[in-house]
Amino acid sequence: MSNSESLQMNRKSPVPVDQCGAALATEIISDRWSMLILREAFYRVGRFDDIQSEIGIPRSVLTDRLKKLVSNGILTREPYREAGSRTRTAYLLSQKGRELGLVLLALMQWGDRHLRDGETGLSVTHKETGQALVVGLVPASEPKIGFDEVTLTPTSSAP
Amino acid sequence: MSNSESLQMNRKSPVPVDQCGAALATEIISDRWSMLILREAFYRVGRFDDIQSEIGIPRSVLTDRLKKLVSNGILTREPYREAGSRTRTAYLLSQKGRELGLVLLALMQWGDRHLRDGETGLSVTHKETGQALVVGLVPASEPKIGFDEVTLTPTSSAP
DNA sequence: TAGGCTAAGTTCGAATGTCAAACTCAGAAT
DNA sequence: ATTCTGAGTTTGACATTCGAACTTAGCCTA
Repeated sequence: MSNSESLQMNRKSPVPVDQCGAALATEIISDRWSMLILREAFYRVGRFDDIQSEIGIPRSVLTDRLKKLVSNGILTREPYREAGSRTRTAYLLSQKGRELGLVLLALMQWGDRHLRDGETGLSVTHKETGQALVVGLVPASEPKIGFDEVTLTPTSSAP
Repeated sequence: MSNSESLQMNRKSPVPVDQCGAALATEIISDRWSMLILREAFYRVGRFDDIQSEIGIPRSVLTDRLKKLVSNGILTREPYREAGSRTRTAYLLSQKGRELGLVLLALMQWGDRHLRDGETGLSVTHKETGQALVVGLVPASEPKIGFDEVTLTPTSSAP
């Protein structure tokens, strides 16, 4: 059934590994947990115990990953206080971290399509126009739609 | 300097981890090596020894990751023969694998911006219009630009 | 002011995974 | 018949991950 579709092979890539942003990025965020921690951060789940129990990461590993993400400027560690309760620690996305949103969304889009049989868990809507949005290739000249111009709506079952 | 920008915290995410495509996807591709292997696959570097020496992965680990990627339908393992030489084995992207291209590009875009001081290693051009393309949010209603409508050009130094 | 409760980590030994280097093995090429 | 090559295996040292229990500081309440 499958015959040789793609005959031409290359012996090396045109862009050396150490000059590729993707390759450098994997060193920071491509382990079993970092992306999941960032997922929580995007949803503003920023407390140690909450992150830990949602994704099921060992506490010692979470400590380590948070340190790594903070030291890479992706998260910040900040004290915060809710109305009339004690001061706590929160891990928040920095601007640099926020810009990983596209990666996370692209991953979600792929995962929903190929691993969940097309079921989307979250829909992204343009506030201004009400249009549904997806991650795709866009002319660099067009105005970028930022995450602050967008509404996220969980699609299916309750939290 | 940094005061509490974002006061409202959530105790849990609106989309449970096991219903999130991104979370499922990380189980397959979020280890130190899989994304790098896919990077090679996108550049059609498909031979065992070539992948191994480009990214520096231990051979035993490469064996394991290739099996995993094949069993998840992201790569296919196929015999191929170049003009007048012996039959070899090549690892090629499946359609499912090809659709990870957006994730890889989004990661590259982020990495180039934040880890390489804005130096881009690769530029993406729309064949039809000649326009430079980036990964971004697009209305779902607009026609998608596929990877077959696009030219990839290494930006800087030779392979 | 003592005692409890939380949140945010540490510590620890066992299980698992990664590493580099050397080895295997089948099919061409000499 | 021997060498070469591509695609893996094997191995034993080293590193990371796991989960369960422990620590520590600050508040809260009595």
